[in-house]
Amino acid sequence: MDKTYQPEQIESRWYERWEADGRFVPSGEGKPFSIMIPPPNVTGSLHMGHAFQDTIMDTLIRWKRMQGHNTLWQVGTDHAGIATQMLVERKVAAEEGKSRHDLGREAFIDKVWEWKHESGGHITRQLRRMGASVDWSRERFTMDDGFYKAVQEVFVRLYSEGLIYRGKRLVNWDPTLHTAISDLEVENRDQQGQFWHFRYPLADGVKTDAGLDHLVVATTRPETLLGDTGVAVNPEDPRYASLVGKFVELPLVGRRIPIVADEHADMEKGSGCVKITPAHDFNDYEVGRRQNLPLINVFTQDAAILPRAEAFDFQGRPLPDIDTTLPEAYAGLDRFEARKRIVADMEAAGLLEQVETVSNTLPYGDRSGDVIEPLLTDQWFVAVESLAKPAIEAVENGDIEFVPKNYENMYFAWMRDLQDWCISRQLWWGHRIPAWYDIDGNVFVARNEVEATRQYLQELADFIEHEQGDFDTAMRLRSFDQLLGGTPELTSDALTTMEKLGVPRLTQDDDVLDTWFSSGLWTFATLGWPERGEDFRTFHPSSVLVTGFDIIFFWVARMIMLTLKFTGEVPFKQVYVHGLVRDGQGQKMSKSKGNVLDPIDLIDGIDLENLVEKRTGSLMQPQKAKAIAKATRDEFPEGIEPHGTDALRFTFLSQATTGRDIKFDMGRLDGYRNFCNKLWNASRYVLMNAEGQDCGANDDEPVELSLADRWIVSELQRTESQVTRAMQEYRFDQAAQALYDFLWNEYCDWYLELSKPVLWDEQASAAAKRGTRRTLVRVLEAILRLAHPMMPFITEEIWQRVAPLAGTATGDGSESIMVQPWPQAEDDKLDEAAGRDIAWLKGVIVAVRNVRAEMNIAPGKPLEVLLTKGSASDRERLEANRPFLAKLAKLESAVWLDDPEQAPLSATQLVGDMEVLVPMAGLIDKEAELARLAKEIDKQDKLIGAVEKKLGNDSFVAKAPAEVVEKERGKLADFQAARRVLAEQRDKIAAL
RNA sequence: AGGACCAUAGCUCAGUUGGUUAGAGCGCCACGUUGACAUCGUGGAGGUCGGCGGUUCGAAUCCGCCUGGUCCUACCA
Repeated sequence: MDKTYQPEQIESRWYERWEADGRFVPSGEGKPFSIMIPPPNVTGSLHMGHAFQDTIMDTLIRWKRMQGHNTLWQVGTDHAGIATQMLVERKVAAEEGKSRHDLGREAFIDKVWEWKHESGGHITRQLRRMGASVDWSRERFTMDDGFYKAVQEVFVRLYSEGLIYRGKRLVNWDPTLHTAISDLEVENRDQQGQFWHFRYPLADGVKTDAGLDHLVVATTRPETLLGDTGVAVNPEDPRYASLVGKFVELPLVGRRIPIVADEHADMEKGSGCVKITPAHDFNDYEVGRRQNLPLINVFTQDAAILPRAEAFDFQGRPLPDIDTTLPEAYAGLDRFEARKRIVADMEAAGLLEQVETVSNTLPYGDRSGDVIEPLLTDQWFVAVESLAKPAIEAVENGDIEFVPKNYENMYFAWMRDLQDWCISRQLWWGHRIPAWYDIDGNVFVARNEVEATRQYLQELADFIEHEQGDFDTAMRLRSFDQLLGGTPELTSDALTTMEKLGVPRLTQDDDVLDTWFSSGLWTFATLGWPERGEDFRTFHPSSVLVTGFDIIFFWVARMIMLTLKFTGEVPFKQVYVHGLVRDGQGQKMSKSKGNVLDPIDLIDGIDLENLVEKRTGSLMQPQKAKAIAKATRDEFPEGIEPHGTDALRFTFLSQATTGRDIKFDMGRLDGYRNFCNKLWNASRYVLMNAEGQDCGANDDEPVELSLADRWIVSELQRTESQVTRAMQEYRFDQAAQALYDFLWNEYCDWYLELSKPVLWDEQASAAAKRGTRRTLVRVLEAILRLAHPMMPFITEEIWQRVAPLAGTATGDGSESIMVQPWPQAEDDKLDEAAGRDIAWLKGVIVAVRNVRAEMNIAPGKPLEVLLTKGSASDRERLEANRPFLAKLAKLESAVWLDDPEQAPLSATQLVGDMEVLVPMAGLIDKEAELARLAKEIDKQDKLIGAVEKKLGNDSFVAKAPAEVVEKERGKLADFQAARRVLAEQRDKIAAL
């Protein structure tokens, strides 16, 4: 083995080997355990959040696999409608100078597929770097054939049950992307805005009670004035009671609009009058519905002013009687331009009463960054109420459990106030809505065009027969209908016949489905649904979903609703919610802030110039580049060193406290890289001392186990239970901590050192050496298995060499640590007596080291120590451990002093009641020792003071449990004894 | 406005049902390289557990209020 741990040389080699050996495929044996990966966007590249999440999932999967479960980690990617479409659009524009409209829908979709085949594998390749043991043979895509089938099925069934409907509704419209987006895709940002107070003249000579001829309304959106269809006042408002039912004349437009009484109007705010624009504001939409006002849309899809407005009722029917003329001057103006013009015109007309500056919140599209416009459009919706109910119950009754639990409240709060889900998107890339229209706009929802056409023919035949009495034509249509079917697409013969019959072909809806509609089917569509094959029966419901809290609404909630509806099962039994990975300062990582860390750079390292280039390369705001470059140079003056995947994974795990955001700490990453190095070197030591030696692998030779051997084996059992319990509770930080502590602070710091006197002692028996070698090897082998789910690569690399020595593998490379049994603690190997003996030994060694350090005695200088006040067991322990003391404390001798009075001047340390004396002659600085003793005495005094205070409190003695009081008394005695010894010593030295 | 979460060493974080001499890693100080590891070893310094009040024999831990921070939801016509 190399002297230094070099992860790059082992990691990809092992991954390829595992994959080639089919290690990631479900074993088909044991209890099923399955995790469905949250499918990353096919356009994506691995960021810290993925790396964190994938580490957690892989650790769970590897752990369960070692426990003998039939594990499936389902992998795949999401087609990510808007993101992918935008990316390919930009690419086509850059390479061919064409827009998607130049190409046309079909050609553009072909381009997207082409892109997907060429570049869509980026993120999955990166997943391999993380060591993710996903089953690549089942990789899925949310637009593959199976998904296509599942999506059609779900849509058609929801539609036939009336749970999907189409309607003209106000939606969040993105004027840049020309599509509706869901509430969740809207980001609200605080802004400074203006608040214009306008006068609306009363019509028909009516006056207010105060004698005015106008009402005052205030708005932040003057341009929507053109679409006002009413002015509301509060029904309780005495100032305007007489005006309800009267009209105002809408300025600039001249339309008469009614004054209505509605509780939406707040008497306290402004004048108490509010303009109502049902087609351009969500609140006004509700007011309009209550008050039966018309909807008047004044915007195009670009959010520019229409030359002529459009009027509808709430069923979406056009209202031809309403005068929809708009002032010509505004036609075609962008909304913000129109705003300026309208304010200017209102001012010119003397109708602008005042302008206030206010802070308000504006909705922005999270993809386009454009201001979202509430716009009246035809959209498809899922009626969620009936789906939400069982989804809430599943969490209430514990079928689905959130970890940590408090996320359930967030879930409930959202689910209980759910709006219908707008599922149509005006995009090209995605699952096209399976709905077809005839020339009259009648809709036919079906799994494919043939099915839709058959529905249409049926209806048409019925109509012709019953309404027109034309039996012959009806018959011909019906018999033609019989000929269809079998194929999902209309054959050319069928098309010809239709033409002959004078039946026009149906046209399919142009819209596609929201991405989350298909990813909502992820847990079961990946398992072959609508068929319920063996995979489905084995792996559904999945065991646990690992996801970020930010996606609970987008995805988790919708998965629960759709999965319950269509499979009758929950999608997963547990949801492990993790936090966000932030930078070292707690800032969200974002490209625009220039604080992004790429997990691959942490693994492979990156030099400073490349890192700066990466962070400043393609900024939206290039003026930030300088500051970002400086911050980067300050934080990483040497760039980033390679750390390896295992160290990165261990860092994530050690910071993975449930549900909490993590501030990524480079210091810890370095520390865990060192931890890997420690494991590496400890293994080198073991191999150097065991390879080619007799290490009792076959159990056929007698072994003699030393105290240290029995102790480390006992500690191993404790560590095994700790790690297992922590994993069960998703406390990866605790699992990592327990492992780290055991390996470094016990196995390396003490056990390896304790093994040296045995292995290097010529006198030691073969059985003793064999016992120590066997223990060295077997404990290490168990550590490797225990660590493998967290650090897969280094553990495999070392295990291949160690396991043959431990007798658990042949060493011919055909085996893998991946499928070795998870270490099980065995109670009969716990040895508390050995623990106490080792604690004593450590105490003596530390005591001597302490004196050396405090007294400036060279670490290598052999010492003669004296021991007094020892009990019989102290004497036994000394005899049993002389070689260890000699080696670890560098003692030349340790001699019992029968009469403490005879003690020469010494530096004294206490180990229990026993005193360890390091004679001062020629060694010790008197003043230094006095200072040290003073410090020690002071410390004891404080402890004594605290305990005395407690025991002096009568109610403590009276009310606290007897054992607690006893414990305090014991402490007091110990502290006092220690103080006495120290004080005696001080006096002795002082008297010198 | 409502709600959630957080506040422990210079930094990043642990601290299970109240009883600990409040811990870890990094950083810091001192000493140390012949036999696994300087990506190391040994020893050490460093904390009124955000503030105030309450419950209790006893509070980092439970309750209330306050301050500061993060986030979510709603509203701002």
